[in-house]
Amino acid sequence: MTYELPKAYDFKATEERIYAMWEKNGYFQPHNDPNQPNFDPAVKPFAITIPPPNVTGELHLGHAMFVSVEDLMIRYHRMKGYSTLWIPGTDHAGIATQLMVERQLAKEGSSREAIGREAFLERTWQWKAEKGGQITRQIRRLGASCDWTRERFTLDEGLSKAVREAFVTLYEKGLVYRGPRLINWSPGLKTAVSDLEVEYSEEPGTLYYFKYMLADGSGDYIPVATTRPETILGDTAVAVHPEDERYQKFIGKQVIVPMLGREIPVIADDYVTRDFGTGALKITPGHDPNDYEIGQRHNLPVLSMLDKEARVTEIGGAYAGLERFEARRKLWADMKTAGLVIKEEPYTLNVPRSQRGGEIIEPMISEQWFVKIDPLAEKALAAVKNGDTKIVPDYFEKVYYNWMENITDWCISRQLWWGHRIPVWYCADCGKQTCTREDPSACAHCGSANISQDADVLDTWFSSGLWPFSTLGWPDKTPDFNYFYPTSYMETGYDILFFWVARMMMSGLEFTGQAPFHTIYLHGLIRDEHGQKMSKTKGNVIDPLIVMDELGTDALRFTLLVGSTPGKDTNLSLKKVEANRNFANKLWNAARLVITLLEKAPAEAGQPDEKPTLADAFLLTRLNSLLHDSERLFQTFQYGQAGQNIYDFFWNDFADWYLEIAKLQIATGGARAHQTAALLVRVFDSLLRLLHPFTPFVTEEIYGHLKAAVSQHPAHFAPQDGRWAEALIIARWPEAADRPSDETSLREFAIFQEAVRAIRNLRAEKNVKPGQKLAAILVEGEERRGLYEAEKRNLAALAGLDETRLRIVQTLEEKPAGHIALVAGPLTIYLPLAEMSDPAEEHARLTKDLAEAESQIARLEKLLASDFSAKAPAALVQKEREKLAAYQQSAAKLREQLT
RNA sequence: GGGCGCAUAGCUCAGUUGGUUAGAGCGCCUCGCUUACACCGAGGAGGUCAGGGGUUCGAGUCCCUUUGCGCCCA
Repeated sequence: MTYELPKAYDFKATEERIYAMWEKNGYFQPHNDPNQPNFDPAVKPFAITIPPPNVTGELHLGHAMFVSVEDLMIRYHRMKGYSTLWIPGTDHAGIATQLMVERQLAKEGSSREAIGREAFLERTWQWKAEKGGQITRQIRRLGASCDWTRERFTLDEGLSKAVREAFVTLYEKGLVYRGPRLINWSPGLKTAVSDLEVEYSEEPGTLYYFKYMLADGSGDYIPVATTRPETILGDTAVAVHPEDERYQKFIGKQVIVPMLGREIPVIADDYVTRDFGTGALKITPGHDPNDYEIGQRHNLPVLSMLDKEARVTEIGGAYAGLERFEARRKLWADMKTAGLVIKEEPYTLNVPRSQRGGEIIEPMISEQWFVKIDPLAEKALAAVKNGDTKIVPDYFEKVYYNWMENITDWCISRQLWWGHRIPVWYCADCGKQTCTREDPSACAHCGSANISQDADVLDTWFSSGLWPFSTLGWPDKTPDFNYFYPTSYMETGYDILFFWVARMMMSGLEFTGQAPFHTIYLHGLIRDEHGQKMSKTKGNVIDPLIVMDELGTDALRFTLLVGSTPGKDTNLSLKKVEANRNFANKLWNAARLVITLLEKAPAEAGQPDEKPTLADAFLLTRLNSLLHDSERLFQTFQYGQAGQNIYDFFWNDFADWYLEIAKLQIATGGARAHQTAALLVRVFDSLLRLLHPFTPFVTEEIYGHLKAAVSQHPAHFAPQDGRWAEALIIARWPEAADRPSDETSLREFAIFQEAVRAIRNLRAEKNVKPGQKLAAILVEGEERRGLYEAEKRNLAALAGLDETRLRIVQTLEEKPAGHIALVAGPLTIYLPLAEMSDPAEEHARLTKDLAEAESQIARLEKLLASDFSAKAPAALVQKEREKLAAYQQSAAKLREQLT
């Protein structure tokens, strides 16, 4: 029975079916499960918790990237025999999710305020139930082999318990506090956001120069420049540099706030840059972080001139109620009329914008909860410094240090409804706070039942910071937690090193006493093919779902994995994905050929055993060094290089060279054919295993076919480790044999390849018709007596020679008439092409080759005469000597031809 | 202002204990539908590895410096 496969790999008919098969058979779950009775604690675990995407999310290339990398890590370790766990899940994305539901309500003419907190939350859960599964379905499409039976959500019961435990613990240790501080306020969302959620963008703006009139009625004034004139309304001082001669006389005097008439002092502070603007700085502690600090130093009052909707408060007198930019226009116009304006000039502003939505963030005084970060950061810093956790690539360790060393307290409260509500109750009677693990019914201090819970919720990142252990059951000491924690790797984009990774480090160390993972692997961001950031406005967004539809998941994965280096951005182009779609197809077709050849070969070994051919030895040697290199590269996180090596081995050594020769060896029949088929199966099987973490679908599909094809024969063809696995996903990772590299085979095969190439080259140059078989005489030289007789057939087939008219001799008395000569390393090849050639041209060609050989000889002689021979490793020197000898041999042969 | 990184073929990029003749994909030129694959095969052109200096027998790789670019933090 012959085994027929379609001519091209059909990923559309494959991917979904394979994924379902994997999942159904439980391959995504750890094979050694601490919750099962047969659990063996001695088996090494390998665990990754997914960087949870927003539950509102839609798949983008960032997701495709992390899924590809993590799935590769997981599949590799699974094949290595680790009990492997990859926990998937999503976070509740406080702001984003709430906005979605609010938008829905708005369409219905309602609002969250109208329906109330309880109904709103119900509504949001309903939304989550309906739409929340989209992102995880899309992640499945990428082939993610995560354990869906352990999927988690930051707002589910267990994780909420973890959040509660974490907050109460911090509260009890005095590491969270509540108080009025200058925070970043989002007027549109009406909530505080953390420093990290604010992005600064350079935008054209104006620098406004105006007069701060002295209160003494002298008519004197201090010129001041500002980018935000409306905040004049909240000024509580004007600062000058203490050594600035221009303004020294004003220090300690009072000046008048324009249009308001309020008197404020002139203070001296060396924060002021003398040559910026006018050298005098207005101080608005209520609306600028730097001014806030100066205000603290000088005990200045802090005025809030904007309210939560960014409208001017009663502080602004006549301007009260105006929106911030309207207030700016009006105030400036009035100041102009009052003669207080000096000038305006264009200036590039650094505008703080919300990471979400892009509205301008307002620094504002507000009562919020904060985490006292220094004690946490100290431990997190130490864990990386002492090597408990290492970061790949390592230069990000410096970035991490720099951030941890300059960290400020973390504002964790959000004025939202969707999230973990802050577990603090305020007593209306005694005014004290109660913070407990169980919801209290009375004040812990006075016993009053007149208590109410804080209205705010916690920052989403507070809960995702607990993710590596909350997903494993913490605070309970579950079997999963005991076995899999600390986890192995944390893999994510470097853009959330601070947002997330740093916070996991701090939380993990604080709450579990251990760093939550021993390795942090950071991938880069994906840009378009010219390095531009992808954005909807630029229209250069590549949708991974469409790419997978058109070119297949494996092609996308391979492109992302092989085209990237840890920590560096990757430019993605569809051309590259297309090339890798071709790669998958090539692999498929190689499989078809292997299976066809297999069926042509006898299933029985037969007697006597044939010695491996040169090509066999070459292939095995190359495979073994590939296995060696792959292992080293996987261990050092150089997945891209590993993939490239495997790709090259497959396309060049295996497909271009070995398969062509294998066809001939199979045609020989008998034991030779059987052994060749056995070798093909063995090598191709190893290749599929190596490739599986990169391109799981096509390799699994081929593995199934290969196994089936082999089973039609009485199991005489086996993989390297002797047994066929139930599925490739759980097959063992191929190990390199512990034997020295067979350098002789490599060298001899290289000479063979050189001969083939030289003949093909000459054929092309002389326009010999592709189908025309040429006669040839190959002179192999005394020292290779008979070596190429065995390669006669291969040489003829690959170089387009007529085997029956191919003579291989050790020496030749004289040059054969009517032939032109080719020198390929130690070989001289004569082809009967003299009539197609111009003798002068031939002479020129040989002369050029000779010149090349001679320049190499000169280079090598010089090298070997230098200190190199004495100081370089002996093996290297030997190698160079051999090269020199080879060139000398070629040169001698060329000279022979030229006489 | 502080910190981190990048500069290699026309384009996009690999190149990790420094090893001497720098690779790939795409694009380009010439041939070819040879029974795995035209999502292919064969052959070819194309690089002073940003400039300068240093260490070394040996530098794309390590050090210093100049220029240009990018990112993060303030």
